[in-house]
Amino acid sequence: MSRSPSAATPRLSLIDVPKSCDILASMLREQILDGTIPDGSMLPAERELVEQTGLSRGSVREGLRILEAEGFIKTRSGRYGGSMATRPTGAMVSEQINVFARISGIPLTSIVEARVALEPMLARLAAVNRTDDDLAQLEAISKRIVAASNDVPTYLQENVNWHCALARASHNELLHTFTVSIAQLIREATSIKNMAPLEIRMIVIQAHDKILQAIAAKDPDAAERRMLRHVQAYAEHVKQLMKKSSTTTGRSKKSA
Amino acid sequence: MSRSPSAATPRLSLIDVPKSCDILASMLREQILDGTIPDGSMLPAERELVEQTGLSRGSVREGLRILEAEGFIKTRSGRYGGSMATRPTGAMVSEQINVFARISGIPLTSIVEARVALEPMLARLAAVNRTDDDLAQLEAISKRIVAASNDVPTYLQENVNWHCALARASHNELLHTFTVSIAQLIREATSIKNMAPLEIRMIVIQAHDKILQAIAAKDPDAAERRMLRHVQAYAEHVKQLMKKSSTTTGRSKKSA
DNA sequence: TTTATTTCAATGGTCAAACAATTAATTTTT
DNA sequence: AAAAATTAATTGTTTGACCATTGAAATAAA
Repeated sequence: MSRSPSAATPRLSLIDVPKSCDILASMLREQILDGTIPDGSMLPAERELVEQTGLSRGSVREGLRILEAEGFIKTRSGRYGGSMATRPTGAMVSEQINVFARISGIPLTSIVEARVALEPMLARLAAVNRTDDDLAQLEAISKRIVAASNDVPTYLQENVNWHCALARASHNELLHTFTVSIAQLIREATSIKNMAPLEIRMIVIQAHDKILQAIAAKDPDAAERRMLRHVQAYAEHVKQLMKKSSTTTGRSKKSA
Repeated sequence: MSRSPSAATPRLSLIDVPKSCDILASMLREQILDGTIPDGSMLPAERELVEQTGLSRGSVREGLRILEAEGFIKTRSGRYGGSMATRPTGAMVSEQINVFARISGIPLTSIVEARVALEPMLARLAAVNRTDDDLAQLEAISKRIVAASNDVPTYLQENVNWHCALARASHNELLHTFTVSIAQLIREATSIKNMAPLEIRMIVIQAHDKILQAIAAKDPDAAERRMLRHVQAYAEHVKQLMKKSSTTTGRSKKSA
């Protein structure tokens, strides 16, 4: 075949040829997103999708596995089973952020920077939006943190729980999702080394207490200010530790 | 069968029976995450996985589709094709955050709150970490925003680009990922209504200019302060507009 | 030698048909 | 009334075959 020599350079982007299962997944995803298939409703049975689409059952099932991995459906066996439309959950998003951060080797300093940015706003919002139940939960966790102040793993986990509960109290689901992943990432990164000596743990407990008082009093300015001090102090602490041994959250290289 | 009546309540969590493809996906995912299968390397061929696992090819393929949807592999046809281990990208995470926010009906006010929390830190970090190239890109986008100040759709898109470029200049990949989704979400929510009248557009252009000056001068305090003012003013603007017609990013109900 | 063309083989993509496993409603038995 | 067996619809899984894609290698042409 001969190309016409006078033709201008044909500016085309790369074409990603979709598989049949990709197309099916896209079509169903769209219908779930735009509400044609409402949340909680059942999709057609596999064999019905085979009929409707003209694809083989194998291709249909591959498409369903894609949607399931994306959190758009949940499939169950048995009579009256099938694929139900679901919404991707915040927990899924948090988990994916978490995996992304670990696999990309995002340094701990960057994660701490994100915390410094987010948590003061969280404290402010919690002071405004908290319910009595939110407050009660935060106080319960605070008590558990005190009780576990000599059991580092439990202390760290309850610390994560505290920050997540605070995020819940902010009643901002987006910030909550971010915070869940950040709190977990920081715990994972800090539980490797001994980054939480008793002295620090005591300071943290005091800071939490002050912040909680402001939230209880529904004083957003004080809550934000105290949280900012708290997370900045923690960031400084981390920065000091990093100077001695530079490491990332990813593969620890030559940890002496 | 009879249960022993004296037995204590058998406290068990719900058991999610995994399919064979789920198990395969989990095993391969783990090997990719822990580096046994390095990024960029090829997985065994499908038929080889069939041999190794004893599963059918259909099940193996379903497992591979799960991993592909999660961003852990990329599969190509043809001889010397196969499944290559890849890393989930920040763009994928941003997209998932975006979908989650839209489908969960996160209100615009919450998204704006997240922006108010994140962007001042972004400006601060950019002032410290920016390269000359980062600055040049930001200035180029600023020029395009000015040029498009009467073309609202282009203006809004370039605005997204500006905030994303700023996030890139911060050299914090985690915050960048968050920001990409937030910038897109705000554009989607604001481009429906006419939320950016000429007056606002001009104020935004001026604010960007001031912020950029601080970043050019590597003055983190000024950059953070000016950005805070900018996003707070924007938040106030949005709040005013929401009072008149309360709407979420999700399904707009009875938009008059 | 250099360049175009053809061939080839490994790999994913798709299909078809069958049977197993699961599960909740229904029916039967106790 | 309660327990057990039956039933039918649905997903789970396997097998085997063939098609489509792709890039290296062999071949032919210049």
